[in-house]
Amino acid sequence: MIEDELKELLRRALQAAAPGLGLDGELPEPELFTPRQKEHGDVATNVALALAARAGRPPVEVARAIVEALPPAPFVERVEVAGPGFINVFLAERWLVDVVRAVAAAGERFGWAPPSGRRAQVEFVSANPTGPLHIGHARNAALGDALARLLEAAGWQVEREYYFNDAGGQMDRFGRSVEARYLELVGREAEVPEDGYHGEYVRDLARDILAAEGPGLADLPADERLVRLRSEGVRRVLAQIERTLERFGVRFDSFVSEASLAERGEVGAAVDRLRAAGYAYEADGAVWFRSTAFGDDKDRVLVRSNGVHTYFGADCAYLIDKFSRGFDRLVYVWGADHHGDVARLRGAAAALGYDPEAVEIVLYQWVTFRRGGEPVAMSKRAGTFVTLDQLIDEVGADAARWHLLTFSNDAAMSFDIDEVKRRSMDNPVYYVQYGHARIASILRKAREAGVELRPIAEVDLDLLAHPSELDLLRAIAGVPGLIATAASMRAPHRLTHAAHDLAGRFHRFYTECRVVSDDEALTQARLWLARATQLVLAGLLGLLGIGAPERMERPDA
RNA sequence: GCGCCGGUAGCUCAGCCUGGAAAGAGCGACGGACUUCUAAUCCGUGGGUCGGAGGUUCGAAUCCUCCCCGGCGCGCCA
Repeated sequence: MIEDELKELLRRALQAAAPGLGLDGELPEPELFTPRQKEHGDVATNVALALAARAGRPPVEVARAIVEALPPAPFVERVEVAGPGFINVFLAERWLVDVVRAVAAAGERFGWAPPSGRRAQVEFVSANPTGPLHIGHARNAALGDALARLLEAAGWQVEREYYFNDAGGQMDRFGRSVEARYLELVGREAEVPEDGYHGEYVRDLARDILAAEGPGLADLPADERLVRLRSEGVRRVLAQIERTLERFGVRFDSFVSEASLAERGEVGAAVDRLRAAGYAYEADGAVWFRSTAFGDDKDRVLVRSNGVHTYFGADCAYLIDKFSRGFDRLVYVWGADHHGDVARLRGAAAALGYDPEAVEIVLYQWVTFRRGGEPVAMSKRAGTFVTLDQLIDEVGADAARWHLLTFSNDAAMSFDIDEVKRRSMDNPVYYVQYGHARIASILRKAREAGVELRPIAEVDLDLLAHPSELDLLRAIAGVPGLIATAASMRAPHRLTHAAHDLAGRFHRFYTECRVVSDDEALTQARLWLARATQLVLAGLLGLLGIGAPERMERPDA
């Protein structure tokens, strides 16, 4: 809001200075930015540089003229013309200090935008329920969840959804695998199909089903038996997935089954609707979607020549289902290997009469998991894979999420399990969590010493003037902008970096400034600064789905 | 061949959307700081043709074009 006022002042100064500079016509909107170096002020503008050519004067002269015309304001300490013609504004420290009050009022939600009333759905993970989640799902889970949290902070009302395919060839193989293990357990001859699921977990599922349902399922007619065992298996796998996600800090609002869409006839309805819109046609016995009309490189099959719809066909029905629930924005979180499907999905939205802009696909590049530098080989069907549960057991949910949320979605990344675990001492996540715990400890110690945090209205925050204090304040003041930017860019990793930076500034402040001292007034101001930092750190970690501990034990080694 | 993503310090990566002042962080290396609120900390030093070449611009890691290298995708698979 200070920025808006400053912009208005600059606008007025520009207008006042324009005649003297020989400028007529439309004046540009002054763009503000935060200089990299704090010697360059708190806010700067390059408007003089942009106008120099038009004015036919050196940029520095233009800048001086604008500065001279700038009306005074209480929050402006001083204004400088610097470098090639930048106008650097130094804000009064009193203003900077106000952020402590703002944080005190907002708590961990400092920097959040007010509710916009707009609804977004984030659909993520959506792994087929043929087995436990494994490390291949980790980035999707971490990213989707952080994105959902971030959108909430940006004012969206968010629903998290998990879509699962419980029909199709893959599921048949899964069903037959469960069936085979079940039959084995009741003493019948059976074998897991070669292309089925051979992992030990399938045997566990069968054992569980046997314990709950008894041996009677073996005597059902073959078709019925398969369907029954498959659905019993799916139910258990999904429950297990939900438990794993819970441990990972992820909670879904809804689970949607592909089969249920088909059973309600929604897939057929979607195809009919596309046909009516003129975007579906028959060829070679199949029904095709004219995705080439929407930038795809070839048309796509909706219904195969054997009469069975494709996944894409179901996706169209699902799209209608999603839109019919009134979401303003549909966010899909996909691995980059699906980038080729983006055009057809958004095309389908357009063909169905929806705004394709409302369909947003967030892609992330692949993760190579390693142990001691060597890639971890995985095969789900052979049952050789590292589960997400194992990953959480080994490195912890916080460290795993932090690592997964450190990199830009667009960057392929490596996750060395041994390294993230072994290096836990200097893992950045602990650096940040320690910052939070350290503050908690200070507040605890202060209380033990009889120093209570006084109401902020009674505290003289203007006493905060040490460079490391101001650095901390500046970082806190940037958080609302950070959250807005990270959300609009769908880039949670910006929060990770900012949290690390903030923790660093706190550690520096801690080293240079004694919080609890004989100076009561200063102690109160610093306690509040520490408290505000703690709240903001907890808020940022919260958006990343990472815990903010009150205490951390010093490691021995 | 076409498409998407990457290429920035020894290593791992931010910064690029919306161009701006000496290009940042962590790790690693080297040298310092604990009688004081947790040293899981802090300070300092060294380290970069921002893949290459053109272009736009007063100004390019950032925008445009081409090229090189790497990853991924291009089924009536899931």
